[in-house]
Amino acid sequence: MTAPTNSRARERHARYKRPMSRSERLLDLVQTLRRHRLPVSARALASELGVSIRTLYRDIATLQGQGAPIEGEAGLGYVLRPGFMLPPLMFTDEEIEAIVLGSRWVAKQPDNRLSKAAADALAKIAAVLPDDLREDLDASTLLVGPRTGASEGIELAAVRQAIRDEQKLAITYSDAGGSDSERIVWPFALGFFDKVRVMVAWCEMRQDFRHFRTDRIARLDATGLRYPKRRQALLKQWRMTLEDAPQR
Amino acid sequence: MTAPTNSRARERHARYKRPMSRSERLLDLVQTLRRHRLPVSARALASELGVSIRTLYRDIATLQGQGAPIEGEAGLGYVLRPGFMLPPLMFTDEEIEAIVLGSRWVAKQPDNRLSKAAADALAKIAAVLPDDLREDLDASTLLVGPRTGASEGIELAAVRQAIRDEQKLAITYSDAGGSDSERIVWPFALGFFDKVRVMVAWCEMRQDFRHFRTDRIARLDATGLRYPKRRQALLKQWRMTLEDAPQR
DNA sequence: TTGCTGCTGCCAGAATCTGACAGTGCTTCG
DNA sequence: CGAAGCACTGTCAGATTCTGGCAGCAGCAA
Repeated sequence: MTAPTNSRARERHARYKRPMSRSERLLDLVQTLRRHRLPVSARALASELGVSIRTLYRDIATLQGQGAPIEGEAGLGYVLRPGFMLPPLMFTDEEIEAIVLGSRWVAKQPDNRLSKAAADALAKIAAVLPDDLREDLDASTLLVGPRTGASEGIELAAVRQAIRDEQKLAITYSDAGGSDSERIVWPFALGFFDKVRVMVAWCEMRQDFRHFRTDRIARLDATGLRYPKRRQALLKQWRMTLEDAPQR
Repeated sequence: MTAPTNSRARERHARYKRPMSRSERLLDLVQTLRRHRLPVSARALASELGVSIRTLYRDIATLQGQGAPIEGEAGLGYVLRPGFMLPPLMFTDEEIEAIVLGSRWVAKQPDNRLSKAAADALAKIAAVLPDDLREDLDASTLLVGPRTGASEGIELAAVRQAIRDEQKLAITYSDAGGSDSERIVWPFALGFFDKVRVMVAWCEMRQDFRHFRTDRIARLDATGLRYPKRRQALLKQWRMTLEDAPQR
């Protein structure tokens, strides 16, 4: 039992080279494509995965057949439209319920792009659920209250994009007192509260962290300029200040 | 191009018999196990999938290796602990963000079982995300507000279970006026609002639909009795009543 | 044009999967 | 207790699939 007579089995057990199964390799391919943002040639991908070019073409075809948004152009290479592949995953019934309920909540948020994304994700999940479970979820035994709170004057998607890209934003903000101000801010987080959404950012004017209710942002323009700190560093720093002083 | 010279390819294209690939079959196996709630013998599963018993044992071993909670007992058969397997799935960045944000919201809800499930689901997803994306999400650029509203005196899990099983509940309820009453209700939905959770049910006492704020349910007992209507029928009927009269 | 690349068909050898048989140990039932 | 049913493992030959190399076509860029 402990000494397999089959030499191939022994090698695999010892993780000799890497007889990486096909399905593993397919996931690896997607990851590899994710890393390179610019087009990559089939030759490069093949050598990175340790397979022949011919096999790589077959793998790409398989992935495309499974719905992966991979695009190939002659003379350039392959690009993966932003996105990513979830491998087979086990969830309990309650975990599925939690994900569905959460996605429904997001779908009711006033952030149009994000709520559409939530609806799309739900549809994708529903499409692969066994019939009985899908019926349960379609029947909506877990409900989310209606949208609440003020609607936005701006597109939250632009804020999320700026956060992802670590770019400065120029905003016109009306504070609680009703007076307007124009500022350059470094956004790094977006908070979803019961009634309002709050953009958390470093404010160049005040030289400090500030919270901006998104429904009070009158105008918002992307500057295209990257701010000089890492988003995560800002977040960490901001959290420190929260612990020192009582919030708000 | 339209006429494959390979006879095997032609058969598959025409969905001739079913040369079902291994990975397809594995997903089928999980689904099949889901359908049977009681233990099923390997022989039965094998014939249902059209493979030999030996192959079925190998498939089971593979699934277990991938984390599927399949349990086999000698003399009985195989059972799948409630749960289910999500096949490989493509999501866009925004869809992943939506799912994560939604799960975070659920994780902050006062329903302990459900919030734990949400946290577990998040952990499972995070475990398979490529490093860069996981960092982004760990860094939490999308935040949810703290738990709000009254905490429950009861376990919401019991309500969800009763809804799933279509079973009557015996409750002690304190209405807005402060007077207590004992009722038998047929719960069929659970609403998550900003500050409160509401159980929607048919009330045997009033012979009508009633909403019960969960923080006002003082006691809750499972009766073990199934109520005589389908959950989905009740839900549909309830929605009709909402459309006729202005809500609340 | 030349050069680079995506993409497809073909084929033989390698790797894997499959089915059948044999055998072990556990559990339940009579 | 014995018998039967079942989960589980090892082995091995044959079927199936995967893989790599070769050839060839098509689109794009310099």
